[in-house]
Amino acid sequence: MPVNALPSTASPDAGMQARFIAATLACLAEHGHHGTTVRRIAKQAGVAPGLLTHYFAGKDALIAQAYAQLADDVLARLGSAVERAGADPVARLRAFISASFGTSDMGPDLLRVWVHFWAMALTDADVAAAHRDTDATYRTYLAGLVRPFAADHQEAAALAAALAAMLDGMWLSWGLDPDSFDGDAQTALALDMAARMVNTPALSA
Amino acid sequence: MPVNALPSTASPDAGMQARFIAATLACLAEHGHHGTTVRRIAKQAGVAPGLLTHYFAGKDALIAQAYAQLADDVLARLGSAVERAGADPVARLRAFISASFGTSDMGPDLLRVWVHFWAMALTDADVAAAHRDTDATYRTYLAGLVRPFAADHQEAAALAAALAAMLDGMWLSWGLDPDSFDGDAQTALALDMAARMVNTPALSA
DNA sequence: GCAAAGATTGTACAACTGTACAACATCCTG
DNA sequence: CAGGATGTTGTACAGTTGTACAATCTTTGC
Repeated sequence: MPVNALPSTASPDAGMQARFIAATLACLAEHGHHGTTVRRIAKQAGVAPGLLTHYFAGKDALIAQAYAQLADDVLARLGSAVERAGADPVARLRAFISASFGTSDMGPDLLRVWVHFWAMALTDADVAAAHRDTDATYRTYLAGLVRPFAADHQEAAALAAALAAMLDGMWLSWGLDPDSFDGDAQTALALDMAARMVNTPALSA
Repeated sequence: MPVNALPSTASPDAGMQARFIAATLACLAEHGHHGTTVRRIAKQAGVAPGLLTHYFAGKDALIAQAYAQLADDVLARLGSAVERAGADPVARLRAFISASFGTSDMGPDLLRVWVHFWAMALTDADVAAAHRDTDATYRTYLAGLVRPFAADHQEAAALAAALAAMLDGMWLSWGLDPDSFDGDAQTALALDMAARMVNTPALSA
């Protein structure tokens, strides 16, 4: 995954950029795209509004960068969960699915932001590009995970598409209705359905 | 797309209200929530901006009403497809899934609007309420369709949740990336996966 | 044919948007 | 400690937003 680390170790701007990005994500989670204004982001970051253009080309660029970073974070989190699971294909796929609902950082706040990014990807070219990258990486990775359960690459891709759709849909309902959502139950359901999809009952055991 | 059916039986306002709603959906599909302004809606409807407040309490009310109507339309379309399929549970579930991707009105435009409504449901209370209603109806209906394939009501609800998630996720990827989306292939995939979920191979045949 | 009622227009208004920029603060170098 | 560079502030600016409303046009009942 291409990291956006620009210069060497870290430019002096990195700290403030991270603060802006964190503030942007917080605003998106609480107020949505419509309510995420330059002034609100700056206030959330504890900083003057004019500072934004000193660190980013503009508001849209900041948002696109925030999406890229969030996507990188999520993918990295899922990937490391899989790696911790070892080499067994069943354990790896199970880890991927569990991590989609289990990790503490993967809460309703994050999911809400994710929904807004989906919507923004429909109209903002930069966000759309970032989304396409993320989505391709996500599906390719998931296709690799299900490859041991598929007859060929084509079936693996189809399984990955269906699994990704189900997980996205569950994320969506989590973000839209956080209260009536039980993470453990949803994980169990996802594992059970995935077990049926890849025809491997052991997955949900 | 819906006709701008004139007065006829309904209240005299109904015609103009429908025109506003159609214009709103068109704007949302093309420009997203951010780009859907009162002036743009009015222009799309071929009408002066000030007329909006004469037919709706305000822009937000119009959007919420547009969502409610679109949701009704979609649910009705799915329902009638199921009814046309007869009494066989397999045929009924297959009709529901096929109609989710097949009908001509169920294209990328509609799906894009749907994504924006999902995002709006996160911050706008009226849209959120409309979404909760729609979602509950949708899931209840789907649970009824899968009931013949489940051991009890609880399993039916779980199956419905998983199926709804998968279909939502496929809608999402359709809306976000319409070009790399083959409706027939996606229908076949959805049927195949649903067949595995409900353990009824005949569904995808 | 003519008021009265309603539909529709165009515009005015205050509030807010993203960005640019001069002023101020802070820090680092020599 | 001087002096330049850079981080940071607050505000000004032009443009856009949703809504309110007087002015026009259109229909309707008698």
